Amino acid sequence: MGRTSINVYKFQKEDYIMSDKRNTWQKKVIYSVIKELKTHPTVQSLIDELEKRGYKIGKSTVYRVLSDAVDEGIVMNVYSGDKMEHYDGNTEKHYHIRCKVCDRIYDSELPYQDSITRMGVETDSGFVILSHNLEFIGICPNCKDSLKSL
Amino acid sequence: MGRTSINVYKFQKEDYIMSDKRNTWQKKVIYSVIKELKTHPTVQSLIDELEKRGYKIGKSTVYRVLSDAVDEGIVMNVYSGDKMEHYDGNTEKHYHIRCKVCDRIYDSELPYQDSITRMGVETDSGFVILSHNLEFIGICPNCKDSLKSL
DNA sequence: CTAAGTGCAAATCCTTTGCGCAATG
DNA sequence: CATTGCGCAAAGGATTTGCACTTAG
Repeated sequence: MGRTSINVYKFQKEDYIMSDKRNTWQKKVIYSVIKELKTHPTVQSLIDELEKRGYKIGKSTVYRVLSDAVDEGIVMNVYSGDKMEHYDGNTEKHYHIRCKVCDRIYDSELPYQDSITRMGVETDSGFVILSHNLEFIGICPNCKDSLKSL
Repeated sequence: MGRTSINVYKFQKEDYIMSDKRNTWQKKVIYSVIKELKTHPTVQSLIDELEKRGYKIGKSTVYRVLSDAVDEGIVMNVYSGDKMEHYDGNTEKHYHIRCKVCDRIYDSELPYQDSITRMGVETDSGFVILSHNLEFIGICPNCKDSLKSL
């Protein structure tokens, strides 16, 4: 098994939504790391991060654990400019900023605005609007700097 | 070649951004149909639509034509809940509503709000914010009706 | 004519699945 | 010790690419 020396995510009562789920070290480590990272990783970049930390977890396990975690509301999917699935351990409603240049996703400082959902009233169409996603597009500090030096 | 009897997209000056691009009937038909559709189709559903109209165009051609059209700003990519690439022939800034139930994408009636981009000022981080994407999540009239009858 | 574009089939990349083995509760 | 979960390798599905053929200009 992987290193045992890091502080691993402690399972919460809420995590036991399905009665017959088992509490494996792989799941603990994945939960722990995804909750800690602010980088909205893909499965592959999460695996790289896990290996960097000394954990070897099979790719299909990572896919399965994350997919279940999404179903249970423990993590969120994020869609990005690339075609890969990204994951966000922060399930609070919040916004992202995508860097046009490097396609990395960052968290926005702007708090969630319920008022925006209300802007979406569709008078004619009979649509029910429940929520919204807002993504800012910009250039991140890193890329801004590298552009300057061209 | 395909049927010639429909009103086919007329190439605009702006479409000839790259000097050495050729004006094939396949490109004309694809442009024409994607500009007409409000359904934000995937490549496959566009091909189905084309065949319904009597046009047989190879899948890789459709992929290539759309991908070039995105690069040239003639059509836009749209990301949806499914993992497939959707295309939007309307390149004006506008918002979408995604139906939670069927994952179809509709156009929102809400006009583009420049003010929202301005909400995204990142004081600390040194980010430059250029624009935003806003997507409403809701239930479309179709799905609302089918849910009622359960 | 001659390069760009097309269409097929093969290749690629991300993701999902089947299945024998391991480990939880 | 019964069953869930893991990891591997194979399958799947969307998109991309190589290449011989077609066609626009």
